[in-house]
Amino acid sequence: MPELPEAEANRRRVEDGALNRTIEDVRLGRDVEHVELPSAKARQGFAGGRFTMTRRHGKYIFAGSRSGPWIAVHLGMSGSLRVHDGDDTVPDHTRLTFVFEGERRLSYRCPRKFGWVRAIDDVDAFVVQQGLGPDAMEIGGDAFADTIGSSRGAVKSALIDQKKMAGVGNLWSDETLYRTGIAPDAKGTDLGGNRLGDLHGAMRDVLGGVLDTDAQYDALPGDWLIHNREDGTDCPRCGGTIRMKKVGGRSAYHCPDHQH
DNA sequence: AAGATTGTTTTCAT
DNA sequence: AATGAAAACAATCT
Repeated sequence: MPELPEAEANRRRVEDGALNRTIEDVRLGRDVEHVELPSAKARQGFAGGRFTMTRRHGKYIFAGSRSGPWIAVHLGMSGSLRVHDGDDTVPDHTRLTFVFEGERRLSYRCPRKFGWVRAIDDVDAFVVQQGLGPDAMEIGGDAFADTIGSSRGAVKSALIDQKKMAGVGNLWSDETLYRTGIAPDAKGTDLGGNRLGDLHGAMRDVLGGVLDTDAQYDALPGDWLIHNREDGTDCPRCGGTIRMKKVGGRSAYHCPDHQH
């Protein structure tokens, strides 16, 4: 489930394999009728140019250049960007492919079609237009405490709200709360400065930890909630029992024995 | 076969 | 009035 760390892992693949190569063609993949992708005209606008830089804000990935158009990519729940060469097999569920000079390609794949790719001119304007809050890895402790601590609803819902702060989704909000010992349905306004500080630190540790593995979950420590997201499982932290409950319409896995 | 996942939109409530 | 909760929606896979 692509959240900030997964988006960042995808951005790195683009950064490492798809920059500074002339774009020869931008091709649609299969079963594309329900996927939002750049128009033929917009696709044509990339031909002859190059991607020279990438950016990321929250769960959104961008690639472009100083003068040309950019792509804005949202991975939805199952999308990914892959770099491959022309003689490699085309990845499954490829919806859009940038063909570079030589054999190199960049493919956007999206099995469940919840994601999209748009052509945009200005990343900063796009971020504003989407109403995104500050990136979760960039937001400072004070701003974090202000935003989350003033939220009257469930703290989990606040963490996930992309308008308050961009990048955290269901998985890593649970992991952050689990580590901090705060219940997902605790009210933001009930958290004191200390707990908000702890929460901010835990969020950074969780997101940073996943980033360090390039979002390879197997490489994460065994006592993380990610490996124990099942109702009734023993809690590896305190010996309690992991439970699932709906919070803000989402599945919140947590340990009621050590999260209050 | 129902449930899970994403964000958006709409409706209702505090 | 404004914030937020909850539900519906989209598509597909397990």
